[in-house]
Amino acid sequence: MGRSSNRLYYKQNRLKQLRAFCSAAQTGSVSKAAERLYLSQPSVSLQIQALERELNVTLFERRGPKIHLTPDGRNLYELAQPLVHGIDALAETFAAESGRVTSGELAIAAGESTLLYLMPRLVKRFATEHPGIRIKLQNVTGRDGLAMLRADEVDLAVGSMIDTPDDISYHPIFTYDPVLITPLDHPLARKKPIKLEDVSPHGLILPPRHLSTWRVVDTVFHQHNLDYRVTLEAGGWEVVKKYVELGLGISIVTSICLTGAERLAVLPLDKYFPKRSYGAVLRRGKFLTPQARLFIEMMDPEFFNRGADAQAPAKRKQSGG
DNA sequence: TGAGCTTTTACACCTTCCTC
DNA sequence: GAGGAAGGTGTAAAAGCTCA
Repeated sequence: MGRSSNRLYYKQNRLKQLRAFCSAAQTGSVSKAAERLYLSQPSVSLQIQALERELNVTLFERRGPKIHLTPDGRNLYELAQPLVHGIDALAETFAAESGRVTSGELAIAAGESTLLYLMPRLVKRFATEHPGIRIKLQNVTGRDGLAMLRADEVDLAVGSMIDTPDDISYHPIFTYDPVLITPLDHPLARKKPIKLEDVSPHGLILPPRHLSTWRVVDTVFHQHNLDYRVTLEAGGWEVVKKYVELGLGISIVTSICLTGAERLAVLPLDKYFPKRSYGAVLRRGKFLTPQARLFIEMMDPEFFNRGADAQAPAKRKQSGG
């Protein structure tokens, strides 16, 4: 090989360049990227400049102390991030393929209800099967969970989604039935079958208006030309259940939140309200760490046989929580 | 105007290739 | 295989830029 020809050592060391670029894109700062990569700041800056020069594009818009991805930068990040993550996690991925993942970290974002009702048994099983893997649970709202997923701050999110953004893939795995809960001595407690018009006159206790539960209740009552009345707005299903027990109203909840220990009458409403699904929420194109793959496989052993981007995997579990 | 950040510059070290 | 040359990668220090 002649010296002036296409030497590939150092020059065009794409991996280092892409690692620096991805890290800067994620942190929004060359300095923070350097800190994260245990390099000096100029080193990272030069890697990014070399990448821009060799690709003949501007990847970051520099405005003083702030850097922002350009459209070209965003495109490259979508392509590069899974590659860099894949190579950096090669050893763990290889170990996973050989069934030897025994350490590492798994970061999961989930909403409060998911953390309270769905995750405990999953986390317990995962921790038992993989005691060396440290699990990090982030209690977040749906919006914050998506932001963390997009920023690669978590490996995956677990929860329920109604509207799925284009860059996100949602894979429902568990489904739960909608139910009416009333105090034990409520007039509706022994009424079977329950009809929507039976519910209409009674005051409802619902989660806050901006949450999906209220939206679904509103839609269903309107579809049946029925009125409904909310007497109490309460955040969190534990709170809702408590106030229903106290006789302050009735509520429409998803059976996931029922443990069987409540002093409540539970009546099916699946004739009127849609079932609620819970599952894995992933960022499209994101590299899945071996730990994340293990967790997803534990939730749904057939998940990867259907292809990771399958949009409608078969449901695993029906109602009851 | 200073803080906080990035870029530029100079230099040392390391890796690879070529020549002998 | 050893030594020299070329070039890539790293750091420290200085300069430059933007924003509050």
